Amino acid sequence: MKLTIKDIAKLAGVSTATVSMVVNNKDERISASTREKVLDIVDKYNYIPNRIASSMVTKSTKTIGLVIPDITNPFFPEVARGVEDKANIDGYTVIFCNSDNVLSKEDAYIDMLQEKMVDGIIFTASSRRTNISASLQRVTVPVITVDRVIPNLSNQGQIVVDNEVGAYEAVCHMLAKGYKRIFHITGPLTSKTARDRYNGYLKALESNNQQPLPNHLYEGMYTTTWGHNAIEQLIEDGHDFDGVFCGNDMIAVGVLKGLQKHGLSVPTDIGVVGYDDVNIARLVTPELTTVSQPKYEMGYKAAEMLIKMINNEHNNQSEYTLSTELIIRNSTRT
Amino acid sequence: MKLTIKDIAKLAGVSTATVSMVVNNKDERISASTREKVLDIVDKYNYIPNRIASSMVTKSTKTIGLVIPDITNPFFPEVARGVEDKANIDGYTVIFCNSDNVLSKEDAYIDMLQEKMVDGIIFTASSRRTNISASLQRVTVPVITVDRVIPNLSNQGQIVVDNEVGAYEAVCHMLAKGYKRIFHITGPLTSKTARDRYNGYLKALESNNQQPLPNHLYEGMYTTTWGHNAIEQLIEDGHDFDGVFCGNDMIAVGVLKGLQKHGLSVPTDIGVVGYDDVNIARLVTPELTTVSQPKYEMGYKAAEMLIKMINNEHNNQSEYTLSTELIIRNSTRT
DNA sequence: GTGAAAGCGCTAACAC
DNA sequence: GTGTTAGCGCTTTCAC
Repeated sequence: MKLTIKDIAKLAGVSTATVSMVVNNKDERISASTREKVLDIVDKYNYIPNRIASSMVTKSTKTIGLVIPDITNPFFPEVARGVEDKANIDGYTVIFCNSDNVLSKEDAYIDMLQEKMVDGIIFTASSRRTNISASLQRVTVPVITVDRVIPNLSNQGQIVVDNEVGAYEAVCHMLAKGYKRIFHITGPLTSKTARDRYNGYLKALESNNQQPLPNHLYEGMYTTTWGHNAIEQLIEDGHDFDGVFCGNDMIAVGVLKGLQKHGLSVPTDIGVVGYDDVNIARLVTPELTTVSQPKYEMGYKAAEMLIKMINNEHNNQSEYTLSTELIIRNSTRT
Repeated sequence: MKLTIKDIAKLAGVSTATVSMVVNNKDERISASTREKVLDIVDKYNYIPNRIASSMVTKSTKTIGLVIPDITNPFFPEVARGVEDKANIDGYTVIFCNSDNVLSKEDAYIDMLQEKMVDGIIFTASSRRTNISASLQRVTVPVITVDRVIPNLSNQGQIVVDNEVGAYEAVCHMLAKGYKRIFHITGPLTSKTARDRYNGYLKALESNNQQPLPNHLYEGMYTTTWGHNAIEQLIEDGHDFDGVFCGNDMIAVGVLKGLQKHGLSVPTDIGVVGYDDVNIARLVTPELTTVSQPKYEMGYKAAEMLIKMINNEHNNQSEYTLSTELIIRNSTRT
């Protein structure tokens, strides 16, 4: 039998207001003796306040929604962890949703979160989301988009990372190490992220006075399988190459495996660079040179920014840019 | 300005009871015309029902809590995904919490979840949790423990996997492939999981008429670093060995790296087997032979079982055992 | 078929 | 310093 604030009030011989105040530490005006009395009863009877009921009146659930494509994608656990850590510090709880990059699922989750009266939402939208949807339109709470911007969405903060610079530095490094014919294998160029990386690649070539090779671009998916297929195709196509800059680490791992299979040695014959610095990057052989994204920080900052917006402490900086770091390991020459 | 059921009722010229009924599809008794009228208004004004308010009266939040050690540990994303998928199918939402295996954090989360009136909890407890805590004692909703049992907790369902058999099969396979001097590098033996695997290892030796080697056990942590250190120590200790059965894949990857560094070839000289079949297992070189745990299924089943308990449809089977599968790849001889 | 009204457990004015 | 009370938005019984 669950006790309510009324029961506790009766048992302690005080009013519900008093109980409420001591339970919520708003008890400056409560005498020490009654506070103690109440606390005793609370303890003794294992009273658990019903936050749903308080939410009703305070209009705050201390809950935020996190919508990501797929927690199973090694990029997201760290982001999620960053979100949860910051949320937890500030007394928020996080509801997590996997959208699989499916727009209808995203919308359904957004609606659900609104119904559950979350105080705010952190959202990594599908790259296919080219405009605001009805569900998004209904959103009245603040939204932070991570790594993906939603056009025309108001009340939106953004966490972005400078992918162009990240890619630029990576390719410059390859060039500096003597790789001369570098191809780019990437995921779908529908996302700004992917395009930024591609641009960085192009700029690096340019500033090193290199023409992009004909057919230098292999566009596919962000998977190991695609990386593997792409490199086989590249070899089959008879291209003369000595370097591959990959759109992410999963692709790079596939490339590594493909190269290995064909007896091409990395980094001696071919240089390979990934993107993200997912845990796997350090575990494959050779260890992968890659562009590290501050995944945990992205999540943490997103939560921080969101909570500020929730509390209307939001400074007018609605965009926060994090930078990448080139991690040099053994898939490029020393 | 957020609309309430009252506003909609007024706009549609009906009572709140009517609106409630049509919004919740409890509208058998409502005439088609009023239903339509209401639905029109709902649509037109983007009415979003406040589930917090309904929770107050229905005493069900359609929310479950998921407490795991760390989503960043590659074992858990799949479990979490399984939970979320099943929850979503049944209209539940999941709050996720990372406890880092710290008892006090676990307890704090358990309390928080209770305050938020979750309908049930899925919990992978720290292996150090040797008894029920005050927080756990306060729990009145059903709890499913995954891979870890909590002593003396009532209202508990359990998802377990048969680790002894998994380990047994793995070690038998190694023996069958001609590895004769197999060591065991594991995480902390405080968890039943770890002990079961160790027992499986022992039984495999026994049923193949092998005495366990002296000092065959290296107990440490479930990390790549520990795997690496352990194998170096093993080598340093001057042991003559040709096989290593590891407590999990992370350890195995560390072992692989250490062996590589010392110029020992896998699988020719040394056979290595991991446990879990985490995504990394397929990506390292050589690809890791390992015991696959049905991670996604564990989460899915946990959610399924929990939801049944919530709905009192729980059949009396409070324990569900899943089995493992030996995945033979290239870190053992063919 | 539909409406009136009680009440879920709590907080926050306001009164004393 | 503490109590009284209105009301948060909804569901559900019971009348009509």
